[in-house]
Amino acid sequence: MNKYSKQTRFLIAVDCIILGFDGAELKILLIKRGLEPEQGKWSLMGGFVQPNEGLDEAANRVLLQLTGLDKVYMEQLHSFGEPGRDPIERTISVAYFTLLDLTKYKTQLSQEFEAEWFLLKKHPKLIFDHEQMVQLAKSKLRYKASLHPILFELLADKFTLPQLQSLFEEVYETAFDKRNFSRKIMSTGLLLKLNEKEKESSKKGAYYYKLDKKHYKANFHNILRFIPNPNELL
Amino acid sequence: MNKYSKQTRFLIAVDCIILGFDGAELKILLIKRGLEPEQGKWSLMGGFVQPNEGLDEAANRVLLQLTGLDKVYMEQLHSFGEPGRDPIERTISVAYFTLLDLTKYKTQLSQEFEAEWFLLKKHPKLIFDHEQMVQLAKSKLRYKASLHPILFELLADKFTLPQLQSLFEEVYETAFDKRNFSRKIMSTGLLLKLNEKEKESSKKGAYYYKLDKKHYKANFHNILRFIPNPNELL
DNA sequence: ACAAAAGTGTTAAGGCTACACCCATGG
DNA sequence: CCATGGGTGTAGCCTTAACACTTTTGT
Repeated sequence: MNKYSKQTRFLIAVDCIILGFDGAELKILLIKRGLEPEQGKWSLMGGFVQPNEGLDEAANRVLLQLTGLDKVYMEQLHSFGEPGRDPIERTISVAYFTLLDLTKYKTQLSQEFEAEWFLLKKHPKLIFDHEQMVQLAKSKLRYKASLHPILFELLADKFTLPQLQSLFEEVYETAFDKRNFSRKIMSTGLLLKLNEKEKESSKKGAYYYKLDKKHYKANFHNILRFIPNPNELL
Repeated sequence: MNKYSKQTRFLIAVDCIILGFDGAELKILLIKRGLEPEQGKWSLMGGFVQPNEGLDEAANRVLLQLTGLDKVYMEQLHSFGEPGRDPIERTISVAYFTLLDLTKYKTQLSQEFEAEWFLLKKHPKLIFDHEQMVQLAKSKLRYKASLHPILFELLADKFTLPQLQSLFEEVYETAFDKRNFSRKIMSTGLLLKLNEKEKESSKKGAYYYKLDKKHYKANFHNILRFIPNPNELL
């Protein structure tokens, strides 16, 4: 059969907003762009979609190239297609966002791309419309984290309640009451208490917890209320 | 400057999931596909993105062509790019979904496309991955409507509480208690009571309400709780 | 023994659900 | 006058937010 012959074809890229938590701060992974235009400027990691790969597949490939990581949390965010967004040639970009535990993977970064982790709150200017993508990812993260247990994707397999709370506080740039916080978290039934304490950051030590994976997967899409007054914080 | 010369270009389409409410039932607008492959089969309305238009723009153009309507509620849903999704040539499709008041626009449909409104619950088989798009739109609609006043986009400027409740019941395929429903709706402060009754569907007549537009726009993104037990219904 | 962080309980207020009766009107 | 759908109130329960003291242990 014929192709749709009269139509114009476009480049399709995927761009990844890669966020990581190191136990204290939320960070974003950026690369120094290797091609013109804007060579040497900071940019999201991205790449062109290849003839035989799907969009999710392309995003996973790009992530793997950069971080050596596979099977981390990733979801499609939004597609950007303003005609002028890439000045060289019109490119439609499908943005993905990725959450990972930064403590584990810090050192595995590919040298090839001159990648660097920046504080999400204070990162360099980005090329094209990447800043808009990052803003959208931030607001989506806050929105989703207020309703679903998505932030666990940023933590190690075992973690303490204080660590979890710091993460929430970092994401929402605010402080929560630890009594209410722990009650709310525990009431979800998502956490299993381990018989082991983290003793680095305090004398008393804080119990480790891990996710109840089955419960987590089964209830991930349920609407919970992790955040006291979400509308003030989103 | 040079183009990104070694990369493959692809067709980009937009496909619109157009939902309407006629006061009683939720419907979806489908067209008989005009081109091969699958000519004559039912399909979402779509079209190829043109060289100088953005994605949103393309979606609006497609919607305008089909319905004569402009400025109705529309948002980007998701992009679909599996290599085999269109058997003729690889096409990435950006799906949009649209909500409109069906009572107003029923008759303005373009003849050119042989469009028809179907019950959302019971529509014909669709080509390609359009069924998947419709399913995603349905679940997104339920999700979003449980948290945001999005369903008002499906109603006329003035409407009665019973009409609004029917709409919610249609969307969630369940029944709600009218006392709790009206209390919840009214407590949002989104509605203004008019001094006028709808007398078609009852002897007593039901008061018309309209949206408080300012309040609506300002609070649209706030998280509300329209639905009693959303997790059972999503 | 003290400093530093972890862990835990209570109360009061507001929100939620379940539930049943009266109202207005057209026929 | 009665059938039909519209409109409203309350009581009990649960959830939430606000709030402060005790525990552990390394130094």
